[in-house]
Amino acid sequence: MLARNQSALASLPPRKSGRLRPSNTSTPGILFDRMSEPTSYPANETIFRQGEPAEYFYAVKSGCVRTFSNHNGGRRIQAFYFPNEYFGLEAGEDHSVTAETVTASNIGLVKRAALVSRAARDTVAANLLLHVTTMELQHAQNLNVLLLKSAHERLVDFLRGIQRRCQGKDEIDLPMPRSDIADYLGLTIETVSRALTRLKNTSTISMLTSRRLILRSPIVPD
Amino acid sequence: MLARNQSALASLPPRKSGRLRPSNTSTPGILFDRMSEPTSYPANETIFRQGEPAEYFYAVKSGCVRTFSNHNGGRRIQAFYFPNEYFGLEAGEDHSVTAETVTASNIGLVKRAALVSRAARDTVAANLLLHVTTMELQHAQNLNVLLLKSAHERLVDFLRGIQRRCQGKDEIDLPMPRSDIADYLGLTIETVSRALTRLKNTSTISMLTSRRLILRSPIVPD
DNA sequence: CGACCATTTGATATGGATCAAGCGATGTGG
DNA sequence: CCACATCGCTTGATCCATATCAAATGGTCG
Repeated sequence: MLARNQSALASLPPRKSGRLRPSNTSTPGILFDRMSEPTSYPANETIFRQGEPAEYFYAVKSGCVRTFSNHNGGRRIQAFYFPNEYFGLEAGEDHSVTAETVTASNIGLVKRAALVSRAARDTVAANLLLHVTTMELQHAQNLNVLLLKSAHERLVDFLRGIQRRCQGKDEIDLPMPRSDIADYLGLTIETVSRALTRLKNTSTISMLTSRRLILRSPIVPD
Repeated sequence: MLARNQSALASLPPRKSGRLRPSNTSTPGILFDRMSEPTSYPANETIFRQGEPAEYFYAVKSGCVRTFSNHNGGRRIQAFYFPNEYFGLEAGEDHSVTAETVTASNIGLVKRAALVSRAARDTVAANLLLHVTTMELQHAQNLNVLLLKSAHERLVDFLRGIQRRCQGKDEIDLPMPRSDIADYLGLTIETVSRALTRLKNTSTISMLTSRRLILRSPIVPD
């Protein structure tokens, strides 16, 4: 790990250097909309670490974030977060995962304590908490389903998910390296690579570069 | 499936025939405590079906319940529920899984609509919703971790989980058949059986019967 | 240009699935 | 009460998808 000044940057409160983006709100944007401008992070920067107190709750404004935990000799990527998605909310006091940017990103923050105390009185804030937790639950359940499938199916599901959550266009951009995809799907980078070349050979996808793909819709299962 | 009168029984509202149990409450028992007496179900009885409107929210008072969805030619068991655990809460309007008793069970119910409408005003009810959703999230995340492990490790984790959630004693009772364990752990019954005999051969467990085990603590990983 | 990193490709090993059969317990009908 | 079917579980033999080990290729940056 090429730690620059990550630990300093991960400490709170983070520096403000981002440009204000006119946040195209999805459901519970309320709290973030009236927030201060988002913070900008370079690629591969630690946002918070597993075990640190969860003082903030985060919204991706641009870029891509991964959360992961270090297993026993292996990294398990729990989720990727794209613009208009939320992360860093914990049931307990501390972060159960580490969060890093994948690419350079703008990240909005709210103080967790403010949100939690508001939720004790305010049903709007309470609903936001419930909504975000429900989204996390659905994601975890989808991942459970995915992990029971073959490598080929996992890849297809993964690419479909990226496509849906990003532009929705046929041409997609994978912001993360193969190793991230492998750690997320519970595979090795070799298997990910082979599954991709197989999709390429069957004309299911085209590869402009290793990170830019065109999905020939509909992706044929197996 | 030896359907007796399951569809009739699954329809709402369910018959009352249980005895009142003095519910030894865990955290959010409030709503269930002031409820009517629990309903008793025989073993392998459908409580609700995937796709049905989610009119009730349930608490296991005694026995054991499984929830599952029918995949593509395979059944995926999402969770087992033991006494003092809650199930049947859905983010949407309909049940996303089917729930069945594993053994004869007593089940408490509350009307979902009452709970949800109360949550809109009442932060106590809102917190119950959040708490239960958070428990479900943690369960789903634990399952994600589990599914990345070897068959042997999955079995060990599973047995430990049963032990922790039931009596906490060394001798445990598996209420479910091997096929349920296999469907939950993403394995085949043969692999489950082999993993168990291996644990037996290494004296990690003793088998009184195929359903009653003694865990020699601590269970040695691999 | 050369070092480094990400990706691909090839050869082999292996854990778990699949196919098949046997075994013990439980229940049912003759 | 016994013969037999059924069901849940175990055990064995073989196959296959994916991991592992190894090496080549390509891209980026100093």
